[in-house]
Amino acid sequence: MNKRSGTESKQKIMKAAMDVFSRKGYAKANIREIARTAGISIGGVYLYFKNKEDLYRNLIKERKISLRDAIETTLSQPRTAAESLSAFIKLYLDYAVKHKEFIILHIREHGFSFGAHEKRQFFSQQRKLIEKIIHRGIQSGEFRKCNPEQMATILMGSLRGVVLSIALDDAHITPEMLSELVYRGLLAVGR
Amino acid sequence: MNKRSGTESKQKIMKAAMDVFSRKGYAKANIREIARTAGISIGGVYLYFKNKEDLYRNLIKERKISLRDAIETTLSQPRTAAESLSAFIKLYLDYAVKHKEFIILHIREHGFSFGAHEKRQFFSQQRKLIEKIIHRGIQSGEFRKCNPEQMATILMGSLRGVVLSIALDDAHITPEMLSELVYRGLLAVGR
Amino acid sequence: MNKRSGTESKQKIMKAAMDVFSRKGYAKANIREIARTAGISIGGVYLYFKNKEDLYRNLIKERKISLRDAIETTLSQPRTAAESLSAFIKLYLDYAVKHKEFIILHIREHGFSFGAHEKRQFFSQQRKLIEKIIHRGIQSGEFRKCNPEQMATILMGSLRGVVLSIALDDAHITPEMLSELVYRGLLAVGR
Amino acid sequence: MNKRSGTESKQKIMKAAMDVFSRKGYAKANIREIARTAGISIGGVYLYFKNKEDLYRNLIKERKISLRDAIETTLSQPRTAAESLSAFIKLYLDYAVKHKEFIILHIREHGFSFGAHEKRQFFSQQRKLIEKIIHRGIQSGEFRKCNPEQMATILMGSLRGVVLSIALDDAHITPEMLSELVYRGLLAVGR
DNA sequence: TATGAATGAGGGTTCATTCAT
DNA sequence: CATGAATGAACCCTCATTCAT
Repeated sequence: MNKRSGTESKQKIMKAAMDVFSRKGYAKANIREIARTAGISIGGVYLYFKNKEDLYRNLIKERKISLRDAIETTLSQPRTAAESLSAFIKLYLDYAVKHKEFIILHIREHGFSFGAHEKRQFFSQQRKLIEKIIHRGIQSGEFRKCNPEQMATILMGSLRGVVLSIALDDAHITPEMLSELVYRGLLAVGR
Repeated sequence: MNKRSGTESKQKIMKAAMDVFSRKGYAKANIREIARTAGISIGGVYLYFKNKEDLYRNLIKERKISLRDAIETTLSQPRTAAESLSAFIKLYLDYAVKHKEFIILHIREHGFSFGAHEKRQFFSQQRKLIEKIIHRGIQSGEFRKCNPEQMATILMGSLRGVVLSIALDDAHITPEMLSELVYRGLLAVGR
Repeated sequence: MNKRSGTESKQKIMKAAMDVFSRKGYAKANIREIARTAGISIGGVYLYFKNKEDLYRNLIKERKISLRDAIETTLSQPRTAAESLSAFIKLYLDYAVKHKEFIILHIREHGFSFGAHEKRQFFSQQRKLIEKIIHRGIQSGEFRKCNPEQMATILMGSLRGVVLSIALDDAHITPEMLSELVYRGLLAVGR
Repeated sequence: MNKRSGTESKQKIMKAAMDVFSRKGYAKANIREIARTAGISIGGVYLYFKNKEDLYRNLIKERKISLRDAIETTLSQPRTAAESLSAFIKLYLDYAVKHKEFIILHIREHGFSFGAHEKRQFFSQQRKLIEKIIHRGIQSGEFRKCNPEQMATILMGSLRGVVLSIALDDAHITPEMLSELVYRGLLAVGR
């Protein structure tokens, strides 16, 4: 009946899918609800996506690309290591606030059933970026000597957890607070 | 057919359930596979658990209690704040290594479907424990001045993420490394 | 696959359900067989009925309404009490011949599981109609003096049993025969 | 543990079975509940009865025999036809009051699944007894001329229905009331 | 005799996917 | 492009029945 441009319908479906998937998780989400939420028929969904999994993968891929692009853009600008790391942290946390749904979904379904490999790769790439920053910071004398690989692993893990707290528990964590801890630690100075 | 002690069968089922639930998530896990993994008939599962949800809840409760007990025992011993925090971190990380499955499951299903409230409560309790430690550290002069509540939120989040990295990605993160970062931060001293 | 009008499918299901329910009773009837009998898939049944109970209730309700309507139409016409009673009896017996299945089902499941209240109400309403007729007959002098309530209870019970004999045992009982007994009794006149 | 005579256990099971079967119907009744009600283990039931169906059949047979015996005893005494019929009616109604459970069960499961033939036979035998009485009544001049077979069918049906009303709806119907109707009918005399 | 843990077939129900329109 | 009725595999769960003790 209604004439719509193909991409318009596709966008409505992806929006609805993100909503439903993140609320119910992949397994419990059902196509009927996604279609209803999108204001489209069940069959309509299958015009744009091969099947449920395909829809899910597309969702994840789209968001991941946008995050990756934002990070690359940010890190490509010349900065001190500390500035780069702060920018990285800020980007992650802002993203978490803005796209809670995606964070939740991504964690819930992390590497399960399908897409395991891609997801592991994604995190691995992010970690390497941090590793480079830390390495740079050590060489420039900004950061104290430490194992960059191990530290990057820890930082990436922490970041993931903080982001999760924001998305799941509405924790109020500012990038500045997190950076402060990461840079200075907890101990009183001069002890 | 085979006579087994009741608790033996129950333990086999819980072990199998933990395995399947953590691999597939609650929704995709199915009783048939749990039963098969446990080497027990389908009906056998229902001798010990009212239904799928009951089995799941029991799994979570058992492990949560054991973690909580371990934490309480550890923190009840008199220590400096830094020692307490280190012990807390060590406990969490050791637990993650030992019970990867549970960590995965707990995160995957965090606050979804049912048990949302309990799970939120669990994390909230843990955070409060950390808050107390930090508060104590500040008063004793061990830690620098900061907002204990905010810092506890960050630390709890980080811990959660690090634990997740261990469970999901087999990240090699030692408690010492994490404590080191948390205490001293990244920056070179004397800047 | 096959497109059919919605009502057509619904009718086929109800017909099949009546067949299976009356042959096996509610508990032993199974959806698979109903679907097969209706020439429809299992899932198809659930397009038109929420669940097994809903299908059953719909079946009962539909038939009960049609019987009640027929009775009300018949009794609304001005007649002597005897004529009314004969019409009532004829209606019941004709209905039994025509809808054996329903009679069987209604009796089998009378007041069991669910719908207990509605079923009791249904019979109670019918009994009250008879009571009124008898009362009218006594006042007009057609019927001898008796307790209309008790007599209605007996008549309603008898009717129920006769109808049952028709449905279950293919008993050949004409309305005229039954009316004759009810009016004149067994005893030889003038004794 | 407990030493019991075999027949004692068997009786307890049958009593419990009658209770559960009549409350839930054959299909929904379950052995576990019967065993629990009887205060016996599940396995215990299978010591005395081959299976669920066997237990049910035994139940029915036992009661049917006791009713048949009572009827035969009653009718073997020399009486007028009217007296015989009254006695028959009284026996049926008294039995209904005393064994509501059985009546309900017998009707609910009348001739379904298994035992169809035996049940039909049972009713057929009863009907023939009534037929004989009516025949005798006509020959002796007590009853007016009518077709004994048809009349017996009607009477048997009515009796069944009245009994049902007593068992299902707690209808208060005395044998006298019913006999009165059967003998004299509804019509005012001398019309 | 008696027990009750164990079995597994079978039933109700859901939902991803297809396809005639 | 769009629809939604129809399909059927697969899920959770029950319960009659068995058998080692």
